[in-house]
Amino acid sequence: MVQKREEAAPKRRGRPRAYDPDAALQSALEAFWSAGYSGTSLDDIAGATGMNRPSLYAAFGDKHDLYVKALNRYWTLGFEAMRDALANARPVSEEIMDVYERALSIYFSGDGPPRGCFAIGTATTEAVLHPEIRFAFAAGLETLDKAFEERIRLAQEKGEVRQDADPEALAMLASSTLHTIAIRARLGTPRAALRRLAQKAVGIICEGPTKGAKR
Amino acid sequence: MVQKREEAAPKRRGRPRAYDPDAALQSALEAFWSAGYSGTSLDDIAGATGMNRPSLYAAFGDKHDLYVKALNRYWTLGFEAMRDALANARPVSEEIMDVYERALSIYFSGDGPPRGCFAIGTATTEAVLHPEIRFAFAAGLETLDKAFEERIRLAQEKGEVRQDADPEALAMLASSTLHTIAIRARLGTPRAALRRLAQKAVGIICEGPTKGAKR
DNA sequence: GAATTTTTGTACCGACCCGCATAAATTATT
DNA sequence: AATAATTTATGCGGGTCGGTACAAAAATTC
Repeated sequence: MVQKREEAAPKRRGRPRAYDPDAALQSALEAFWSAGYSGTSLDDIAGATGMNRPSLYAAFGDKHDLYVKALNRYWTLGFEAMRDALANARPVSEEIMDVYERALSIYFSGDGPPRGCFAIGTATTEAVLHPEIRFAFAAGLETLDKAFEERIRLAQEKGEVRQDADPEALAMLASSTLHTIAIRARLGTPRAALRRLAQKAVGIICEGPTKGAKR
Repeated sequence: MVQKREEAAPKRRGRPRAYDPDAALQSALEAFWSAGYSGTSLDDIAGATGMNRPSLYAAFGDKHDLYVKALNRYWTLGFEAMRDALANARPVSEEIMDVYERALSIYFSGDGPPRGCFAIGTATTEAVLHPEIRFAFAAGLETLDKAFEERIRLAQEKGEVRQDADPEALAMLASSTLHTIAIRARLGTPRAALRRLAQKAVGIICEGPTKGAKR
């Protein structure tokens, strides 16, 4: 563990805060996840976090700031999951499938109905009118694209993927599969069906459409 | 032309309406397209259509009804474009690419910044809390899936697609490509880049990843 | 213990929201 | 011309929204 620079005894001066900022941000994220940015009121978030509006404002800024922070948190967690799955320690097909399995765990998390991907499910709508959200979203997508592409390139060097295939094209295929799963999960498609969809995509990426038919 | 059963002289009784219902619904759709369902007020829609709120209510019902009608209109227009593109009169690769070109024309329509797909860009958010929107959305996606699959099956019979390929898997690939384009268009990815992405996907669908690399 | 600092909780503000009640306007029918 | 039918237009009313002012609470420092 890195030296925890301050936490042991910072001796903050005033009244201690009654919430954990990290847990509160996660709760806010969960609130936005179901109803989206415009559909979630600050009262909803106050209820979800247990904080009141002035504390929310002091901790995270206004509603827009809070949403952007939640979005960045979501991406960060997603990047970590992606990095862990694509560690280049197992066969590509297995690792890419692991990405989809982890994604499904996220998309089907929570108590209520499946909410799919937080970014695709809520940030897509806001992207047109809010440049900050648009840029954060686009940057996140590109990071995932690059991660897929890099991993596929390594696999190609090891002979797991055909030499004459285009890694960028296969990476786009991998990303688009993730996107369609993200959307369909929010529309109620059963998890098992999405898993089969992912398996077929992995088959095409790693073997070409020929072998994909054996199902 | 079919006999216009009533339009010539229906002789409606009261004050004639000052708007064209079809054009008004399209204007409402455009208004929702940028800001989403929750982010668009009825005043915004009144401004876009030139109608006032009571007239809107009389014509389309409440806000939720209006949005669902706009969504159904969008899907209907999309189905027609899909049907025209996949007429089974040209090579598959050409027809599928035509689907993407038509989609891009829709995603980049309007005066302001690109808005991507109306359904994916706005209905995805509402799908969790509004079952009616969720069902309409899911039904639309499935219709597109089936259209792709049927066309690919025909191509396979003609020998344009490998006999051992899985049409359902290739259709999913075609749909997921459409979805990723829909998302990326709303995030600001240039139209030319999305066209290249589509071409690569078509290459994989119709030839396998091998030939896709010639780029 | 008094002063200082920080957070909490209540409550308020103006703005906006959606739906509708009601009256004016415009047409066909009698 | 009078009546009926339908749409338009104004505006109200209850509710919610996001942001903040202000005082009470809870900790440290002097």
